[in-house]
Amino acid sequence: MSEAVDVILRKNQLSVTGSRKKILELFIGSRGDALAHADIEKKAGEKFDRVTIYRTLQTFVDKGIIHSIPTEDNSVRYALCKHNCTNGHHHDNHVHFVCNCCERTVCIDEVTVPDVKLPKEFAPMYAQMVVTGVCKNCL
Amino acid sequence: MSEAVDVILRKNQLSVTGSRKKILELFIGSRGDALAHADIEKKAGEKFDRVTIYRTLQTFVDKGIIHSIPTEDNSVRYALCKHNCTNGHHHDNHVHFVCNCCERTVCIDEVTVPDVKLPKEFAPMYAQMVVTGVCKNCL
DNA sequence: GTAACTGCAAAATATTTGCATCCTT
DNA sequence: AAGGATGCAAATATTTTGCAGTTAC
Repeated sequence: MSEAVDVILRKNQLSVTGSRKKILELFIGSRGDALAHADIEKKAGEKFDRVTIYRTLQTFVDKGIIHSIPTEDNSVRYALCKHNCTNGHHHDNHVHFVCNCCERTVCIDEVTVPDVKLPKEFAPMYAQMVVTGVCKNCL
Repeated sequence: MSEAVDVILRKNQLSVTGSRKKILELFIGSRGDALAHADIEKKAGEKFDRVTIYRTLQTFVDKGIIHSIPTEDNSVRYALCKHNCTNGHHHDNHVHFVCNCCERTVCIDEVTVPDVKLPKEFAPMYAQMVVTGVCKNCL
């Protein structure tokens, strides 16, 4: 698995470094759960500089490895892109779910964002959907 | 119109003060365009303390007068609730549009968020949709 | 060896809190 | 008059930038 991480990084023309491997592993290990900057700092075990985490996250977003999730409370969270988005073009069109109770944020890969028709003064490129509710763990 | 503002405030059990009237007027005047904290500071004409703006916005959100808009870049923007949401319960189910070019964020009242079916481990309460694209002004 | 990445310090930005004063009711 | 709202100062949190040292290729 640690090798898979190397492959992903190289596939994206990124040099393989300790922080990138570790952070990417955290995303893979979180299985669809979105991670905030603070989660990464915590789970990485106090290893990396805050700045490195910021920069790594930005690099991953630019490369299309992870995407940020729009939430109403404007907490900044990221999750893995499933369909290898390339170079800043994200095509993840799955729905996100935010649990009102435990604040967990998950990608729901099985559900795609439905199409909507907009008034013609708006030329849509892509749509995102966030469903808020309560997850099984909190019921 | 300035009277309408008074009415809205009183209807929400808020005392009618200068900053609240002015900020509410800005939202009404923006006609669906979302406003960020900085927009308000600017448009209000340097009149109010930053802190007052933060507090006023929070109060309006709590009362259901405005709602925040979830965006991918996590910019914090607010827009008027149309269907008088009450006491922290927002029912705005319209789609939001974000222009990739001018960064304008608008509520599209004509279009409602479609329903989606989620796996049963998620109990949905409400859904939000943000469409990104280019608006007429930028084409 | 070179270009890219990291860590540290510090700057810039954003948000929150406490408290004294002022305004609305 | 009383409670709530505001402004100011300051604390806290978040993100960005510059630069020197280190690492990947």
